[in-house]
Amino acid sequence: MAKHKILVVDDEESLCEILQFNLEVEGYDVDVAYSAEQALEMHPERYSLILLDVMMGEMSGFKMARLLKSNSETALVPVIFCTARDSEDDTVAGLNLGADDYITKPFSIREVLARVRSVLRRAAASEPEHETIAFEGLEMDLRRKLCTLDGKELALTKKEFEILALLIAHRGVIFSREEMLHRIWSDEVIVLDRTIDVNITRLRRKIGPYGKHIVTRLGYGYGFEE
Amino acid sequence: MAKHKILVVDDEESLCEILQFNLEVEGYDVDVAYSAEQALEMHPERYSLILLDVMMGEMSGFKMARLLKSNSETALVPVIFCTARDSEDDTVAGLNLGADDYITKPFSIREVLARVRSVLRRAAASEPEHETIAFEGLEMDLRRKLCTLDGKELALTKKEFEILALLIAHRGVIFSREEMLHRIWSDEVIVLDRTIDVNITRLRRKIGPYGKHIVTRLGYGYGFEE
DNA sequence: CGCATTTGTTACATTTCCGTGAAATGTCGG
DNA sequence: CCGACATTTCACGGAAATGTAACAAATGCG
Repeated sequence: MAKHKILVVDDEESLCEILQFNLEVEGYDVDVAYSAEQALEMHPERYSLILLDVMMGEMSGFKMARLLKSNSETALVPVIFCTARDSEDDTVAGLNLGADDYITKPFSIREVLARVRSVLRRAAASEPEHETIAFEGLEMDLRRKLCTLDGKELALTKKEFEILALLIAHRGVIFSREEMLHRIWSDEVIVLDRTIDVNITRLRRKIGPYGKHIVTRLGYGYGFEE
Repeated sequence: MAKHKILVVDDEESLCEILQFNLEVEGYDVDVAYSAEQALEMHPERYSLILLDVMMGEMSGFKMARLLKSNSETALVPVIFCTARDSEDDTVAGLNLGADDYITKPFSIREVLARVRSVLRRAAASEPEHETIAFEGLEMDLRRKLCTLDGKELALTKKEFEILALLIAHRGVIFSREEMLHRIWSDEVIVLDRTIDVNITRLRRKIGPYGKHIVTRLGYGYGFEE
């Protein structure tokens, strides 16, 4: 399974560092935002979980959560609130907004890690997870990590599989190289965007007759067209 | 018969100690969790019985029971509620969630032990349960922890048995090493993921002709394919 | 304790992946 | 048809993933 990506949103820089360090030790891929505004620009829909401070500068965590939950792209991203207040009101208001859990400051790191694990597991369990996606005779079983062409098994590598899954799942959408790097390669790894071209070439060759459905939009990127 | 494993979930540490001590004296294998969250991380599906306090910190016992009952892996684990409240309403709500019994605080140890024995007896009687899983000539008796190949008994170690059971029960699904560590090794134990490779190798050798059904998906993990 | 068994670690061989540079080819506006 | 730029394709080799044996540590048992 790919690393879970977690977004930590808190205006206390030192606290962010502690959280980031510990979560990364646990094997998560962690980004940090110091305000709700900043967080909203960081593609929150790409994260598996958002750790959100309730008390922040301009925009409160609650307001941000409301925004997230009102947008279909981000509505399903689990949110854990961190809060110094513990009045019944806040808690209830937060949970009603779809917070999946909340932690009251001051909290121990172990506590946070436990909550994170628990929420991620719950989220994973409730995800029916499209078992398969397909386009005509080209079928991908995401749980088996298996791709078949007219019933015949194709030997796709991990990168090829992920690229194809991305393109077919979002057929019609053109992905820039930058976007694809962001989604399929982890952010730490630095690779040239030429790399994608090469992988696309290999992929096209392997899926044979369907290769022509992977289209190139000159200057933009790649997509899958019917 | 192997010792019954009981999970005690209560935030009162001293009470936990008393329960644990007495249950262990009775011959049970007892683990303790001080919160619902913690309990959920302790592989509740591995226990024969869960003793659950209704009134706890973040997540109430009721909420936890609902989670347990909604997950197919844990739905059949008997739950006994311990509660200080004794209004008719709570009791009914709890029992509807699938609680197999409930005890009102303050309670005597003798009373608890009696309920535990009774629930375990009832559970054992009505436990036809998935006793065996099989793939062609490869059969696994989950209760006896016995694996046979074309009728001949195989000497699998515990880890090998658990891995094989996981893979065959979910044949087709590819499990990442991370996932397997989580499911088969407890979270506290820190083990390299290479350990899994070695166990897979040993397993493949032992199940002989069926070894080739354990497939490796490079970069993803292992699975059992027909 | 001493032995047998299980289980985790390490090291190394082998396989497979996949990023890179460079050359070939394609595209597009003029 | 040219030139500038973008994409395709190829071949190479380092990096990463896996298989396996041998060793070490932990565990269980009489």
